Amino acid sequence: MTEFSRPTAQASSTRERILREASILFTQHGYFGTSTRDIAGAVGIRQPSLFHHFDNKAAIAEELLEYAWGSTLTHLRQVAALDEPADVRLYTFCRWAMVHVVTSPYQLVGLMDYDFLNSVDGQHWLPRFEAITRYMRDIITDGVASGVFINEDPEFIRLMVVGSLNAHHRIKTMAPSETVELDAEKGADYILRAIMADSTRLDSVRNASLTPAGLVAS
Amino acid sequence: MTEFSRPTAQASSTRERILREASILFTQHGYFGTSTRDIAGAVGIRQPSLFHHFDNKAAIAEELLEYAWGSTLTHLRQVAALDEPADVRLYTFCRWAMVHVVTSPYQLVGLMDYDFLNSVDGQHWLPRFEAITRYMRDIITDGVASGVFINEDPEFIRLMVVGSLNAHHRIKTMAPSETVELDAEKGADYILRAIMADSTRLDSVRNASLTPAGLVAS
DNA sequence: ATTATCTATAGATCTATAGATAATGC
DNA sequence: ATTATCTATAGATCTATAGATAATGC
Repeated sequence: MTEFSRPTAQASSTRERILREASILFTQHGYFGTSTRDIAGAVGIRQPSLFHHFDNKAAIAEELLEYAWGSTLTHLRQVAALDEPADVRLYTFCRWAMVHVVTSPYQLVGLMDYDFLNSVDGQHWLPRFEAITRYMRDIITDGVASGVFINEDPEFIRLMVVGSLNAHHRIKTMAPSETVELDAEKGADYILRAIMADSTRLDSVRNASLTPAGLVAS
Repeated sequence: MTEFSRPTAQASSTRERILREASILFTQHGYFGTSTRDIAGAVGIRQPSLFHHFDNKAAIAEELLEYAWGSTLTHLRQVAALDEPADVRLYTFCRWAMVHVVTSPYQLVGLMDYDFLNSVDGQHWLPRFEAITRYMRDIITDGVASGVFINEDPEFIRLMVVGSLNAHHRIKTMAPSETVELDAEKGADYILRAIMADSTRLDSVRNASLTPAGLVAS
């Protein structure tokens, strides 16, 4: 059971409720489809009161991105360094990511859409996305070279994998379930079946991914 | 070689250029991240001149959706009725859809994000999306029941498949290639590998999908 | 005559600031 | 004293309309 602590001790401070409601609205209507008035309304305060807690609208999105991707980058860096085959490392990361986003107190999927990331407000986060991209590409390139993955362009594989992660993310945000770990396995199974050269290995990959040597519990 | 005719005979009318530039901007910045001034600027006219060609901003998006999904619904209805196993029907549809979106004169992927579809402007299109959803769910439910697909919740499978279609769509919009048919096959391969109970059947499914009996050339 | 553009602008809405007021903590 | 809220509003921007002007087609 992976456990995540909230960013602040006080679970229901106004600041915390702003982040939570904003994340829901961003998921439903996108960053630009959500006004600061909408967010304030959902929280139950007046629109200008938001600016006591955040400098501007972008700061809300940036804090949500930091929460979503800060720990993802940390985890991915560890997984990438494991002494395991590429399929085991990728499975380990995908399953962790699927659990992470679903157990988050925020709905993080709305900020993965390109409207925000391509905007001036979102540029700030691009370097860290590129770090995540690099780690994933290295694992996949290794998997293609060693023959455990299908013989396709690693960048194509990576983009399809990220798309599948996002799809799973959205599915479980829209219809949360009690079986988070099992759902994450099914999502990781989908991805690995799609890209493994020999999908009969899937069961052993899943098993090996359960106890990856050298992975620090965070 | 699938061929699509442009909606109008005059390829480069202002109206046509509006649709084209709007579709690009929607893909980059989303529907709400794109202003009518942005669209007009890309076309090279003044912002109010847009309204000579379209009643309002939503009408531009709706015409793009009509182009994207009108023919998709028509094609899917035909494929669903084929006397073929579920995996062959799904492969046939996925490959067609991947070719369709890429050979379109418009970048249709921006309107697949949820900001527009969840908005008041997008509601108008929901019934037709539900028709598409129903056809896909029927094929997948059949495939699970007949054992050609993995034994998972058909709705979960459908959502992952749609997510993978969208991912492929975005990949090929961002980095267009010359090998449209081959790219679509690789995308359909990814999806079918992910959900087939026995992926060694993939080659024969692909072959069977190439000449589906009873499919009217459109 | 009709079609397509333009300038000017109305009216709505959006983000953010200023400054007053109330509540909380020492 | 500090923190959190409020009202009021500035200033920017957004969609869409009105009406003039230019270009095109009979």
